[in-house]
Amino acid sequence: MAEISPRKQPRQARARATCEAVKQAAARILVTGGPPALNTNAIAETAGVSVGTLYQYYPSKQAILAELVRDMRAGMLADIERGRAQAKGHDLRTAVRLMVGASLHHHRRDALGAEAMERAEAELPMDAETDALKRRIIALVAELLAGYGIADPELAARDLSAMTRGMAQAAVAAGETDFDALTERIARGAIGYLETGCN
Amino acid sequence: MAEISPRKQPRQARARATCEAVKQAAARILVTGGPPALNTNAIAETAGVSVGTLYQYYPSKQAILAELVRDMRAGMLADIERGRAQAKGHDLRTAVRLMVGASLHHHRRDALGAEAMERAEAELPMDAETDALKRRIIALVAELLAGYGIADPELAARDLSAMTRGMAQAAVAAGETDFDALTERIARGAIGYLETGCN
Amino acid sequence: MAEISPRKQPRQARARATCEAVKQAAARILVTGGPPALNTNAIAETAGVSVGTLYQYYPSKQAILAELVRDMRAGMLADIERGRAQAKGHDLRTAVRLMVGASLHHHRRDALGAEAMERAEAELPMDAETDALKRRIIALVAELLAGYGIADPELAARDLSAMTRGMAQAAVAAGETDFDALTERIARGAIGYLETGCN
Amino acid sequence: MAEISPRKQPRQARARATCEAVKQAAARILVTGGPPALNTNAIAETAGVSVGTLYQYYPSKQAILAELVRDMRAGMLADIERGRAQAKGHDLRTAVRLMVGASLHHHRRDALGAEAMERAEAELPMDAETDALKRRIIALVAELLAGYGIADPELAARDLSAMTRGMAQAAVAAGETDFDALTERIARGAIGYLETGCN
DNA sequence: GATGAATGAGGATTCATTCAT
DNA sequence: AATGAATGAATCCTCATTCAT
Repeated sequence: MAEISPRKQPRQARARATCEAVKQAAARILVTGGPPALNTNAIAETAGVSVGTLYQYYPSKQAILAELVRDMRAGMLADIERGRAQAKGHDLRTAVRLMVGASLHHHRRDALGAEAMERAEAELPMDAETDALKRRIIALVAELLAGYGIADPELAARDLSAMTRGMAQAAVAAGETDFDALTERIARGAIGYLETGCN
Repeated sequence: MAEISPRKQPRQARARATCEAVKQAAARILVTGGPPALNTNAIAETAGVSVGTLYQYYPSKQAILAELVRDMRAGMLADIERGRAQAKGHDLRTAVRLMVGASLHHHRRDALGAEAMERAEAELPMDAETDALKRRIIALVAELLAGYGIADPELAARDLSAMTRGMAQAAVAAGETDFDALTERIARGAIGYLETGCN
Repeated sequence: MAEISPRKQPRQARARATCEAVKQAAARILVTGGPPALNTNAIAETAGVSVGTLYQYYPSKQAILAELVRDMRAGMLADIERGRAQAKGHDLRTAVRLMVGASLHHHRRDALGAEAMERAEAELPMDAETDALKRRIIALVAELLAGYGIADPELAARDLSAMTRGMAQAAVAAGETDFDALTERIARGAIGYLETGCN
Repeated sequence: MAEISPRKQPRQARARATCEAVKQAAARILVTGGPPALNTNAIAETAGVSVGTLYQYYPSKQAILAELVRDMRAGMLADIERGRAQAKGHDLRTAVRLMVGASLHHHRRDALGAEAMERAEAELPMDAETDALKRRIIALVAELLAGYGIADPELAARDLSAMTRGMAQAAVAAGETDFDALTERIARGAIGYLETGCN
């Protein structure tokens, strides 16, 4: 069983920089070469440090990946929270559009990175903290939906998240870059899902 | 560069049986242990043949996986074709329901296997034949949608496929087994996507 | 936790030869370079095989060492059994001399190897089978001693074994090669231990 | 070739304390985890200093171990010297008992530590000073034996030391804690060895 | 003097693939 | 055709040691 939590907290500034460099390097490799290209030597070299240094901060290769994914989920939670704050007071359709837009926030910054990360997540053994983040994200969406009288808001939140993820993934794979258009299409599906449900 | 097409066509019955056993074995390992557990020794052992024999029929590990994915896509194409035949003459909403149901046909048979396969596909280098199958599937759906006057039917077909895949994946991961209910929810999203688009 | 039991049984003659070569190589390295020199690459090279081959038969480095030690203990048990058969019917002093001689049998064949092996044993996690062999050896000696009316024969057997081992080790370390003389000296200690105990 | 003698003489009290802490830490790790657990990071951490500091006082890991062993041998020499002073004037049997008791003095303080140390010694390259201590110990015993007219007192001294060490080791391994009883048993063997030798 | 970040050679192990039988 | 023994490059990870701060 590979240890997954970080090994030691970087105390000095140099150490923190190293940590960051390692994560950046891993992320870059993941995007360019996919999971099979992600090996510790490559990470270390890309990060400009030695393997030994890498292992000072992460107890295993998986731990690096786990932290990367955790960061991604934490960012996503923040995006979703901002989205919900914006959505407050608007009608359902607008709220949905804003939430979908928020969900794609990290795609706007780095579409390939976002996709690589989400795919990597599937290969990882469950990490408690990441799992909590994911549940919190779904819960936030569910709360919002409940406020509009949606039935079974938990299930709806999961379905809409999955819908968003699936469509975003395909769009990125197809090379789309117009995220406003994509947001609009996803929102149509989402709204249809929610309103047809009320009939 | 690993060779990906099968090494030789099995002519005799025994050979065909071996081929099948190898694929079945690979599929089973993929489901139970995920990609990291899929190695040639394990496949050979599970299939009840020797590694040498395995390499008589497949030039590389990737070739086995590639054929597995090709089979899955071919099956899906057949499902979609049947779905379209059924859908002929029905209104859009019914047609969509039937097509979504058809898309989930392989999930009904073996949900975990279907998911494992789709995930494995992402890790594989593009295979021309598989790619053609995927395009054919999208084209079939697009044709159907065009018949209902949907704008940009290609894009819509891709979006709906992605939506279906995303929601199915999440549902399977969550342990859902009621595929009728799932079909209904996906169809709601799909119909919303298509009809809202007409406004 | 490293697996310690051998991985697979060699079926073909070639395989058995490989197995043997690996053990021989490990033994030789242990004698010449001690535990720190014993690494899998060195073993494979010395054995004239590749590392991969080595791992076909032994699941870990420890497993090789464990089997080496097991072999040594099994040989020792055989020596002791032969010694006891010889000792039957003789008086205590003669019996002790014969048993000490039997205990040093493997030293006569390969003194350095015997010592290296015994030292290696201490670094190994307990192996059930080896442990059973050791217990059987002590039990045999205890039985013999019991036949001469020795009090607490179990404890005496352990003490005499330890005495023998200690003195043999020091003698080998000092470069002694006259095992008859050594046998005689150990026997004096052993007899003294046993007879003084009767006073 | 690793340097083995200490790097610099600690002049100040704090320095001496650090040195001591390092040695204590190494000893503790050796007892609890054995040689494989003994690494410089662990030593430093256990000692409550940084690796850098450790290397201020010892030029290598081996040097720490070497000093530990040297200390142990020096302590043993002192024990033996005290034993000989006590033994003066007594008859052989009593003298032997006293000497065996003296040899086990460090076992009484810390049986596991004593054993760990003696085992570690075997893995170390010869250290001149330690070797001199060992020779001095043997010489002291030999002198004593010579005073009782024992033939080849050097050899006898070595044999008795080895016998003592062997039996003590086995007893500690078996979990014995009654060192008076152990002393008595070893003395029986030793006396038997010496007196039978006179016949 | 002390710290702890960084180094990188070294070692255990895996696994896709080949080939003699 | 089938077998399974053999190969060795590739990979993860450790740890003694150095050195900038």
